[in-house]
Amino acid sequence: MRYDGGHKQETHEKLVKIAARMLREKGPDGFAVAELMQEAGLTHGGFYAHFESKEACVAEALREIFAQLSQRVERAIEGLPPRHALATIIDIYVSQRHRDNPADGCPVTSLNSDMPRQPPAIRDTFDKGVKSMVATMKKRLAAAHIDDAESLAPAVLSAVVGAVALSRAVNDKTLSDELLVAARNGIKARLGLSDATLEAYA
Amino acid sequence: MRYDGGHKQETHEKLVKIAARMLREKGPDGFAVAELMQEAGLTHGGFYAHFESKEACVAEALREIFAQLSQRVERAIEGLPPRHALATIIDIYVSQRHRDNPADGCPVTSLNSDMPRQPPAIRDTFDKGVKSMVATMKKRLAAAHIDDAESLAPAVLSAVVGAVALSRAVNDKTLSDELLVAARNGIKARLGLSDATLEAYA
DNA sequence: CGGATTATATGACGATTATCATATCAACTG
DNA sequence: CAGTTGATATGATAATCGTCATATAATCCG
Repeated sequence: MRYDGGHKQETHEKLVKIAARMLREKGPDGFAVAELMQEAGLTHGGFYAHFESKEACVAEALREIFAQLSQRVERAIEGLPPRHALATIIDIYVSQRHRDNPADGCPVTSLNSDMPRQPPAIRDTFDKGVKSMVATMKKRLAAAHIDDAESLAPAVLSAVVGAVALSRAVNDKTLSDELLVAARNGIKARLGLSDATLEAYA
Repeated sequence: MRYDGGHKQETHEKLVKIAARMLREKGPDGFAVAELMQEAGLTHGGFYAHFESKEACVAEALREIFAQLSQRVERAIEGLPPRHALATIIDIYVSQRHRDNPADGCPVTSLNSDMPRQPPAIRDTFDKGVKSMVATMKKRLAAAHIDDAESLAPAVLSAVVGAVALSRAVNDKTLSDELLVAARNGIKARLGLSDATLEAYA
């Protein structure tokens, strides 16, 4: 069937959107082409009209995810002074909401242990995302006048990722909450962003 | 073929050992029953004489891994004073050696993002391991006279896990090294275990 | 209005998977 | 030495997967 101009592009975008969710929910190997198409109301055959391969689809979805997340963070801290912006980012990232919604969360958290087994094209896309996150974290730390931004940025990133990843990995809700809260407080304390500290700058 | 008494048990242990390595290398869904058996020099059919299911095999391997790792850590810090013991644990965990050898490393690092998709039996086994790690970390922090051991233990665990997991996820060696070193220094600094600080207590 | 175009559907292929029924065959038992 | 037992092998099944060749049908063009 042939549809109006731009229909295919619309479908493509819808597919990428769905793939982006499924990718984070089920992992790169866990989500199936047929399932993606079905979720979009289509059948499996049409997939290869939109993507060269499953791998290409995953890579595109991953790029889309990183781009969207970066935008979402920007919007969330719009207008906030640097230290509050930083604290807000950490609060959002290391939160129960993020933990409980992997499908629209950070792929570094949801896919980290899958990456070593992925093909180079996917790994490279992932790398670009991580690099970008490290770079903006450096900027934010520097803007907040926190010393050693250069070496602190990767440390903070790995700490927030570890916190959410671990709190998701664990099945026991109490343990999960404990991990999350303790990690968040620890990270903010290290950066001098504890709630009390922050008030003084408000 | 029938072999000497105890032959089956020997085979079983060998299978668990191999499963333990493959589990961490390929993930719970990635490793195949047939591959495990072949690696042991057997054929796929005999698998169910040793395990009730693949799931049961994974759970047993996971238990074995946690037990062995805890022993290995104990041996590594044997005789060291508390603060040095703590520093040593962090140095071992957040190391290139650990990053580059997932097959005999910590499953919390190698399997964290796979766990949310696993069946309850496997998740519970994983939980027990994490709980045990948190508990011994609390003891070690307290022994080193570090304040807030209760809330710091989960924070430290998630930080070291995040550091190694992220440094593995990333394909770029330079970035990976940067993440690893920065995280390790950050964690030790937070605990007052920087090399310089440590010397003062030596 | 009719034929070309093209997005999607149907259906199939081969590979891989966990699982299990059954066969084999060596060692122990008598 | 014969027969039973038990550990492993063979082979099959059904399910799932990525991939692709081909069919269909709706829209656009002339």
